[in-house]
Amino acid sequence: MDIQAKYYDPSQVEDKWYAWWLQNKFFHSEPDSRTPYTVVIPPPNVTGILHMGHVLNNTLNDVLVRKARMDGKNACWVPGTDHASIATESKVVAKLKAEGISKEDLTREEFLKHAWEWKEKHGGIILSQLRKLGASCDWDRTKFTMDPDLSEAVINTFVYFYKKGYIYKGVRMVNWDPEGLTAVSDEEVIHKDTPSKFYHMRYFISDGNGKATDKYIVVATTRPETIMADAAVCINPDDERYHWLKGKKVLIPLINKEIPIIEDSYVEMDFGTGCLKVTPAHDVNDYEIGLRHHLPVIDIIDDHGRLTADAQILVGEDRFVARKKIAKMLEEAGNLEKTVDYTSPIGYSERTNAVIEPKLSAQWFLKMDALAKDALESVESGKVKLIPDKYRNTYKHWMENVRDWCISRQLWWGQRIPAYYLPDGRYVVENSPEAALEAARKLDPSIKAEDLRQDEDVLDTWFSSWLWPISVFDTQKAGHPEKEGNADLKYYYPTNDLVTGPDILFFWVARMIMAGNEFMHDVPFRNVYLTGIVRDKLGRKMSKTLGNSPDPLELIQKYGADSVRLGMLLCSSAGNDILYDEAMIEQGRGFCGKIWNAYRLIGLWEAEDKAQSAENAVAVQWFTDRLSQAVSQIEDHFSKFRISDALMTAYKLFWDDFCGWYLELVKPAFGEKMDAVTLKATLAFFEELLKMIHPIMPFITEELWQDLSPRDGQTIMLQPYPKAAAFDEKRIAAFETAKVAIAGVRGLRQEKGLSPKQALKVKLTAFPENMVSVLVKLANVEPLAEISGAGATVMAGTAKIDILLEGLVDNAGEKSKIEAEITRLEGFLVGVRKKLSNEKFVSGAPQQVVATERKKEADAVAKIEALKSALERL
RNA sequence: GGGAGCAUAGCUCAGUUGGUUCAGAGCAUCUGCCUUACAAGCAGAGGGUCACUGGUUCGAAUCCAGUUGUUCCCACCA
Repeated sequence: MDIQAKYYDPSQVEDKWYAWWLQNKFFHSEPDSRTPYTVVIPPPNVTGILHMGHVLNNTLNDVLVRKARMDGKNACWVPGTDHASIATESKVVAKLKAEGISKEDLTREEFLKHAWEWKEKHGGIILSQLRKLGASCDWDRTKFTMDPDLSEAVINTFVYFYKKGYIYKGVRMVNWDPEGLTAVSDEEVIHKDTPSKFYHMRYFISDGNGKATDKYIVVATTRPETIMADAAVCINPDDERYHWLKGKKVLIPLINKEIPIIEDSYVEMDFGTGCLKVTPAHDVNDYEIGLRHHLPVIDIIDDHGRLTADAQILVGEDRFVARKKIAKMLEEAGNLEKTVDYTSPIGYSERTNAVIEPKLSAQWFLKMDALAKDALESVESGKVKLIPDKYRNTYKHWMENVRDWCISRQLWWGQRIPAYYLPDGRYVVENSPEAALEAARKLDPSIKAEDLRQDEDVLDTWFSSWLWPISVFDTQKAGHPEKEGNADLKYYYPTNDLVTGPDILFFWVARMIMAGNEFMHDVPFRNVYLTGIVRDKLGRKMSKTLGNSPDPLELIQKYGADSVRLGMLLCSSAGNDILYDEAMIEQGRGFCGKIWNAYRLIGLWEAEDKAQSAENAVAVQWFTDRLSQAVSQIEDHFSKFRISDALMTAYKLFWDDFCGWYLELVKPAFGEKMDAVTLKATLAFFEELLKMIHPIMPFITEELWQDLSPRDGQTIMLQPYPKAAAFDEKRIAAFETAKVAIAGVRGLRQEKGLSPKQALKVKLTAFPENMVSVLVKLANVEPLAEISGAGATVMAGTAKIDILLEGLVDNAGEKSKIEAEITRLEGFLVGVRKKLSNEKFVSGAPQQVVATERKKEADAVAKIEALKSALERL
């Protein structure tokens, strides 16, 4: 034990041990005869940087993995990154723009070259940041969703589902992101209530020849810039106010285009004016109405959200600029009746935060109904457990109402859709140009390779990440359910636990279950631990714009990774949002300091050849029991994914019981030495505690464990986790009582004004004989005359002790309390006896439970008697 | 609009078939202590009508109904 430093300095410790762990490949896993414990990382965006959400996720993941590793499992945590098509592409576009290069000026190949350069430059950052946090990933297995072989798996999957008839191409109203210039899925649209205006516009009735009459109707809209694309004005057929309109036509303001009045029960009579302008090209519902009434589709907004020539006016203006301008024009033309403030839910792109524009376009879709049905069954049957299980409801709801998945994206960064078009517009879907050519020749033998044109679009990122738990082990399996799978896949799949945020339950978790069912005929993981979302201490989401998102690397720099990990776990009970507070990390630092100092204290002790004192024997015995008790509690917490409870159990064991009581008890008096038996036991305790804490705080525990004795190249991370032995709860309980008694004595001494007469008498018969001397030592008092052995009494300061030990207070004022207690106990007896007279309970419940009930009954009877006799005495 | 969840100390949360681990923990607060590992410490203390109202029960933080507040999910009413 050579540690000299007075304070723990993580910067001297963390990088050193992480490098050593890496060098010795302690994180690496290969299939062997042990039970595997497998986890795949939720792959962070390849160009992302570490934020607090990652810290939380990966800390939890690492705790689970390290715990499993110490439990003797073959732990394998596969790291990697996600290509994140929209996010990455928009970053690359922005970077090129800053350099004066426009994406439009580049060919696909040129752009991809830039994108790959970007990836090579930034792709490793987030993974290196995870190493700072102590993540014990098997870095040799690092994967990227656009690795050539993983991409191949994606293409195979597309071809597989296409040939199965699940993938089809269709024209649909999609959510268009005018900034990202791509369609996004329904799930990637965030609806936010946004203040806007309701424009009440006059549409004049046509005289039948395209001229306005003096009659008009009022149509309300939030999007006046789309009136040029109106195809009709719609009323509810039951709306008597507007029956006179039937069969008439109205003129679109400003452009005076004649459009019909139609009737559809979709229109709500009491919303707005009861008149709805139908704009099939720019609204999902209007599109549906248009289909029913065979209305023309007039598209006046281009991919960038600007008005097109078809709008006739304001051509080239951005839609929001056009809105303002057109409102003014309407007003000048006398068509604007009024505007009212209105809050409406507007869809925003999750990636770019641009307002989503509903837009008609040709996209690829994957049929979801059959896949969703199986995926629902996997969770309903418990094959996949969601933790906490409140998410089962939302999961079920989503699975039962799922719509087909739009899997095409109008981007370049991603796996290109393997559809190859013939010149006549027909297409074939194959996993390579060669196979496509062959297939195309079956349609048209004259086709040459250069005649085929591959689809320009790429696949949704989730269409690759849903294969993640399969493709990180075997890239040939996805798309080929008939293949056997390689040794890795057979050994590691299904993975055990998945730790991720609830925000991607549907994006990712549900879809992985689908892919697992389809290709592996088994779910991809057994447990899904859904963390909360990290918020600041005021409950706001972490965001760049609010500036409330701390940089985890700075925190690690300032406090050390162990402290950051502990702090994160301290404020994270499962399923609840995490209200991050730097004070929690300070608490982590405090705990590091406590461990460090406890170690320093023990390091000062020297042994000499002498007999172990009775007090020390009691202390060692007690802490042995206490340690086992805590380990069994921790195991229970881990089995229920109550990580912060497990942590708190270890925290209190170390701080309160070990440092606060045990060390104080055995600490030799100044200038004295310790007996060898106690010192040996103390060192053993300390080592067990280090191992217990290691999964949570890997660095400081390794540092101290290495210093504790020569380790010969061993690491704490591969030591067996402490095991619970049988322990005596009675001894623990007696000690707890002793703690209270001591507190009482201390309190007595502190409050000097308290006279002995006022103090209550406490009998110590409940204690083993040598416990009395323990009490005296800990209370740091001279025995108050009467203390001399079992059965002796000590003056103590609180009534609480008395009640604990005697069950009674010798005090007339307590009479009514006692009576109330008797009444309560009698009621309790009724309940217990009712339970015990129930055949089903007695024969059905475990014997142990029944026995407990009987004991409760007997105890209650005895207690009632005691209380009654006490009452008589009063 | 539809669905789900939540409401316990100043804050964040435990509380596992209704009772005997029932009112708890950590942090924060207050009061004493520089006691020879740690003042980043130690010893104490205060603090809650378990959201509200009814109901079931011998007994309710716990079960039921309603009310209020709040969060999330789904749908978008232009």
